[in-house]
Amino acid sequence: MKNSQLYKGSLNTIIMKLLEENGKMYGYEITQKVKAITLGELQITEGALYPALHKLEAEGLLDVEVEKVDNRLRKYYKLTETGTKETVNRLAELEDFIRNMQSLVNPKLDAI
Amino acid sequence: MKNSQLYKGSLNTIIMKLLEENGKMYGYEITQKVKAITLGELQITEGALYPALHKLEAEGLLDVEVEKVDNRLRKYYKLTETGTKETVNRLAELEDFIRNMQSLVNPKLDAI
DNA sequence: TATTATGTATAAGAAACTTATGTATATTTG
DNA sequence: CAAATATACATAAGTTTCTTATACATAATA
Repeated sequence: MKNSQLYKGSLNTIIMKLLEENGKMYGYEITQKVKAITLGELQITEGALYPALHKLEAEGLLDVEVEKVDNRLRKYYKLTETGTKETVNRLAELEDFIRNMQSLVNPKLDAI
Repeated sequence: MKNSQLYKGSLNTIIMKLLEENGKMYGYEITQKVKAITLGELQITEGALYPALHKLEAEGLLDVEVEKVDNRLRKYYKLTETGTKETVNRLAELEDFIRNMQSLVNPKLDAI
């Protein structure tokens, strides 16, 4: 992967935000969406994605629903009620994180 | 720690940026500086900081210089020439990362 | 006198990821 | 038409980064 170490820890937030926005999505769709939005810069690997989805489901933040499309399996994920509430917190954390990183890296822009 | 998972992977970049800005710093000073800049939100633990400094030194990105101040030991770190060049890359990566995360999380602000 | 602040260090374990591999169907290209 | 690519999911082994706990030592404060 050409992704830098910086993305480590942000995958769960990305998944939850995309599900909040799109209602329901399946794994492969998430990888393609992220790739498109970041113009190819962030490529989520299956080895990272599927365990992350399974964990979010086990934590009660996602629900899964299996569909068969074109004779191929799809597992659609969507946020549970708890997951929807938690997404608000995660996005707030992300905003704090970005703000703090900008303060650290670009202190002169604080006033903007 | 109350730091969210999001900071994972960003410590090296933070250290290098602070050293680029301040010339030389010692470990404890870095923790205090980060705490001050982020208004207490990001607290770097010794268990994360010292191994990170040692690794950056081993990679040839930092030089170390020991001083004794008030009968207490201080290890001042500064960027090597290689480290200074690499800092430019790391900061560019961070900017890309922040931009991509904002695209993912706040797609409607893309035009701003 | 005991706690807090200053200052560095490491070791055990957890968490998130990379890399590699496996399975299967559909579509496109040479 | 055969081979490669795209679609779709999954896991296992290993790496990296971090947390948590502990250790040592001096200075300042309560």
